[in-house]
Amino acid sequence: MSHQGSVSHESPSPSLRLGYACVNHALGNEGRSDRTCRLANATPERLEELSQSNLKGLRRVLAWNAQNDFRVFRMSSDLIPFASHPETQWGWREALAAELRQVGHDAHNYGMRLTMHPGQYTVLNSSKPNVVTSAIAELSYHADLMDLMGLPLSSKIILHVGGVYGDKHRAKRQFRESFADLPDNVQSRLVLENDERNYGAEDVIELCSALEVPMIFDDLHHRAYAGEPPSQTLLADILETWDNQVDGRPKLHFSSQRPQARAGAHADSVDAEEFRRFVETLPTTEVDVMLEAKAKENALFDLVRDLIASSR
DNA sequence: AGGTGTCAAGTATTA
DNA sequence: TAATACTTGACACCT
Repeated sequence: MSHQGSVSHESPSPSLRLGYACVNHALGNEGRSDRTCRLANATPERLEELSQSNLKGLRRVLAWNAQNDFRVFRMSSDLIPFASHPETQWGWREALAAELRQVGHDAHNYGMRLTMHPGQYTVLNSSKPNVVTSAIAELSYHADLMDLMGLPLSSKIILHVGGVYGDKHRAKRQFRESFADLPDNVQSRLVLENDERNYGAEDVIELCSALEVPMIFDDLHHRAYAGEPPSQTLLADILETWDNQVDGRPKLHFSSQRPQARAGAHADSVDAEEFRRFVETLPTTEVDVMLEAKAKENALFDLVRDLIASSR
């Protein structure tokens, strides 16, 4: 198993690729792309300054990733602070168009897949209409950002299903109805992820099949929800939701349980043996795996090192 | 410079 | 009723 070797965006490497989320430790402040401010002092000038700074930081991180041959990265949703907030509309789409195109160009040249994962406040199936309205605005921000960057449709926006509200069947129907109201550019990038409490893998497969969107499988969430590792059949069914020609290769989330912590809490690093077993359960290694570990890029370095060491 | 209360937003669980 | 956790601490004000 190796994520190394040259990777071109035209013909993806046949081997598994690893990615990490939002924060790069090696670059420190130079690589920050999630600077923000308080709503109370969010002037258009301040927001543009922060956004420009974040985009610069992101470009440095992408260059660093490419140098280290990491071709999968999750961008911070704070890239453009308050981008979807109704009180802070400052025309970021127009003001940042040139810079966004530049960053997207970098990603393209590096053959790097970029994704995003909006926060827990983005709830499409809420019973409160204003919550749904702001969720749609937030998702539009994500999709517009990716469009302005010129990213391919394999750059996905990952979302959880949301709340249950005491009636999961109803809540699922609400999700499907809200999905139908989404702009096309959101629909074509949205993917759904299983969570650890409300919507298990089976629930999400059902929704994904109905909506014809791919599913992100999160291994740690699944183990917290189901109390056992995924079966080969389950993973095969999940990978079936991906149309590789359109959506790119299937993407999965993997992390290890933080010891002595709540079930589902992310550990600092990834256990190589657990990871190896997980990969062996997959029907193919032609996938991208996002490691959700506190140690960020160092978890990737360590995992690759451990895998190489144990394969000798 | 360092300490710390507070921060856009939702939901479900636990105390 | 309030604190907590999520994917994640950082901002902003105070001394």
